[in-house]
Formats: sequence, C-alpha cells, structure tokens
Amino acid sequence: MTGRDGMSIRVVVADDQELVRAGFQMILSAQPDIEVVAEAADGAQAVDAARRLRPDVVLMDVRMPRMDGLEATRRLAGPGVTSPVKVLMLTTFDLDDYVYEALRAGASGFLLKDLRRDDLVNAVRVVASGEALLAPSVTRRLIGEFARRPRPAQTAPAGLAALTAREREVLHLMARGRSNAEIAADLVIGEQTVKTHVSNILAKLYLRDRIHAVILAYETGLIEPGTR
Amino acid sequence: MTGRDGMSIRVVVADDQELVRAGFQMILSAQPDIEVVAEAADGAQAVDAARRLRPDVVLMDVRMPRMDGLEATRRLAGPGVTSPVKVLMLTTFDLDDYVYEALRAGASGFLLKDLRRDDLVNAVRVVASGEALLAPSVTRRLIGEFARRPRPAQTAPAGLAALTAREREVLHLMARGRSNAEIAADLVIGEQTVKTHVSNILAKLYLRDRIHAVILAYETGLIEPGTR
DNA sequence: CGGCGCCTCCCCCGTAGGAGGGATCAGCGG
DNA sequence: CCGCTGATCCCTCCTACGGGGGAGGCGCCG
Repeated sequence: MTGRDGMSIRVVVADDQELVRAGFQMILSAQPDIEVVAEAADGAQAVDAARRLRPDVVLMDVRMPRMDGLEATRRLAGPGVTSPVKVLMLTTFDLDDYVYEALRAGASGFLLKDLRRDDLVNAVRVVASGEALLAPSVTRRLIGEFARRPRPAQTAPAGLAALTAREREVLHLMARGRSNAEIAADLVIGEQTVKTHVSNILAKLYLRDRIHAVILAYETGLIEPGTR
Repeated sequence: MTGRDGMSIRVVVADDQELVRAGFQMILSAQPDIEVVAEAADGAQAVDAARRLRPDVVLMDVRMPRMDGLEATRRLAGPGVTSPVKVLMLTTFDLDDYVYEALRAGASGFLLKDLRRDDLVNAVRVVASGEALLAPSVTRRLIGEFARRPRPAQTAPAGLAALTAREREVLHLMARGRSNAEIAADLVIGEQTVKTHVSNILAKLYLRDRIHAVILAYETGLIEPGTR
C-alpha cells in the first residue's frame, strides 16, 4: 500500500531513551530504502506523530512514560481503528504479558532489543510489506499457546452431522440460553415442536439435558466465547 | 540439550522429491556446524529415521506419499510424545489448514520453500536451539488468529468477585454439567445446601437459571473449551 | 405411488430445578 | 460481646424440562 515502488519506507521511532532512539535512527537511516521521519519519547507523542505523518512502520518501545507502547499501539492499530498504522514492538524483556497484550493491541511484530542490526532492518521491511514477524522465543510461546487449545470448528461436526438443519438451529438457540418458549417465539413455531426438537437433539447426541447440550456447543466450537 | 557445545546440529531431511532433498542437503552440509544424518522420502521413513537417529531437527515436507508430514510430525512431536524431536515444516503453498495443523502437530517452525538459503540455515539453527520461527505471512495470520479471540481469564472476575469461594466451587461444577445432587455428592454436602448456593450464585450474577451460569462460565473464561 | 425423513403439533406425567421462606452454627472483626 | 458473613440444612410451591407416546402434512426418491 505504501512504502514500496521505489519509495522509501517511512519510519517513526518511539522510545523514551534518547540513546536508543539515536541508535535505531542511525541503523535505519543508513539503509537506502528506509527513512526515519520522526522520533517520539513517549506513547502520546508516538500516536501524535504517527497520525500526522502516516508512516509505514512505527518502532514502538513497550515501556514509556505518560502512555506506554501498548496503549499507543492500541490507538494506532487496535481493533476498531479505521486506518491502522503498522507497529513493530520492541522490548528489553520478553515478558509474556507484554507479548500477548501487544499482539492483541494490533502489533505486527514483537522483537527483543538484543537483536542484530540486520535483523532490525529486515524486520522493518517485513512489517512494512504487510507481513509480520516475532522474536524466536516469542514465536515459540505463541505456537505453544496456539497449539494448547484444541481446534475449534473442525471437530464440531462430530456427532452434529446427525442433526437436521432445524435441529442445529434449535441447538444454537439452546446454547445461547434461550428457553423452549423463547426458541418457539424466535422460530415462530409451537413450543411443543421445540420440545420435540430438543428431545431429538438430546437423543442423537446422547446428552442428559440441555445443559450438556450447551456445554457441547462450546466444547466443539459450535459456539465460540465472545460471539455473543 | 543437543546439537550445541561445539557439536554439530544433526538434521534429517524428509521430502518426496529427490531433487529437493539434494538441494537442502547441499545447502546444509555446506555449513560447518550442520550435518545431514539421513534423508527420507515419505513420512514413515522420516519417523523411522528420526526415532533411530534422534536428530536435532527434522526438515519435513508437508505433502508426501504414504504418510504426510503432518502425521509424521504428530508422531515425532505431537502431544503425548515422550521425547519429541523438533520438526521444521516446509511447504510450497502456505495454506491455512496446513499451518494450523502443523503447529498443532507440534512443529517448531513453518516455512515456505521459496526462502533464501541463509534463512533456511538460520531457521535450522533457531529450531535446534529450542526456539521457533515462522514465515512472515504465517506469522501474520497466526497473530491475527490469536488476536481475534478475546483475552480469556482476565475479564473473568467481572461479577465473579462477588461470589464466595464455595460458590465459585459450585459454579465450576455447575459449568461442568453436574446436577445439584451430583454437586452435593462431589462436595460431600446436602443437596439442599447446593440449591442454596446455586440460588445465591444466580442472584449475585443476575442470572435466570443454571444454564445461563454455564454460558457465563464459558464466556468469561472461567471455563475454557478443551479443559474438560 | 408408497415409503421415508423432516417438520409440525398435541397429551400425559414425573422430576429436577429454582423462588421464597426460615433455621443453626462457626469464625471474624469491631 | 455483638453483629455480620458464610456454610450448612430444612420446608413448600411452581414451572420448565424431558420421556413416551401419537399424529398429520409435505417433499423426495426409488
């Protein structure tokens, strides 16, 4: 979208330590295709500069006075932001909390400051191109976190396949906590009919009661938390 | 654990195309600290070789005859494997399904075959060291996937804080689908007592019935799918 | 065309679950 | 010492649920 086609990659460097900013600035400016267009000493300045200058990448430190990098990232790339700016997060310590928060905040990358200069330059290029990258240790933990939770949707059609379309519909509403009467109202059918469907569902899935149906809906990924 | 301290990194290359194996073999063997100890033409051979030779890393192609790389990875690094072997997955096309399956199968990395030789060598070293890495496009999607789902635990203590320890205990069992009588048996108290607790829980959380309590448990992250 | 699957509706009936009372007792902090 | 909270137990009443039937209409397919 930006920063390619011969044009240089425009970068904003945000870090509260002047020395660190100077270092990044020097490394990046030495590249023919990278241009540091602004520096920021705290999150507020970073947000301000990024909104004004619309850089291709913001190099963002996690810990900063006034507004930290997490909050700044949220404002620049978080969910709900209309035209997000890409953020590459940097930190000295790779604490889990920071990483997860950063990624949820919308960061396109998370690196430790002990990286080699080639890697930093490469990272900026990768992020500018719309891709993402993480420090190896972070990658490992993210993979672990990801693999830890069982596949959601895929396994759903376990016994669910045995249900008719209407039954699945009823199951969905059941899983949302609707009573038989409410389901009947929702589907514009009689409550007796709903009861029949419910009974058939429970029988087909070998469930004791609707509560177990709700549990099954969540466990199989039929319903995902936060989808309410 | 292995492959360091001056000893070379021992690698098994698994790919059904002879030319690809030869290419990887050549690139890796050119490194002073890397040694290709075996080649495999399918998943079964890869598993066999890896179990026999205990290499530091297995370079594994996704698509292979007889047994594909995913299944082979599961057997070498999947959940439940006692002494896992590190697997670096390689593919020509970065299909979502492959990636997610590979990571769940226990792979320590996932790269596209269009990578530069330096990156391949670097990847082998990273994986051998116990860390992980992904192709940038894969990283982007993984982050997206991760950020998509709202933070689980954190938000839990929303109204839950109002509950007493005992009530939380009852709520947990309720969320597991236990009936009042079963909960009573579990906690070695009278069923009447359980009913009282349940009533208090519902009142405190402004819930209509135990079904909504189950839903709330999942939605707040009190219970996580797959934790059964 | 006759079945079969699906959706629809109905009745009866037993029970688990929840509302709304009230009660005792141990522990804790003022 | 008193008051409060939490945990325990008991009662009654009512309803939503769920099991076990039966039954009619519709569309599809052999």
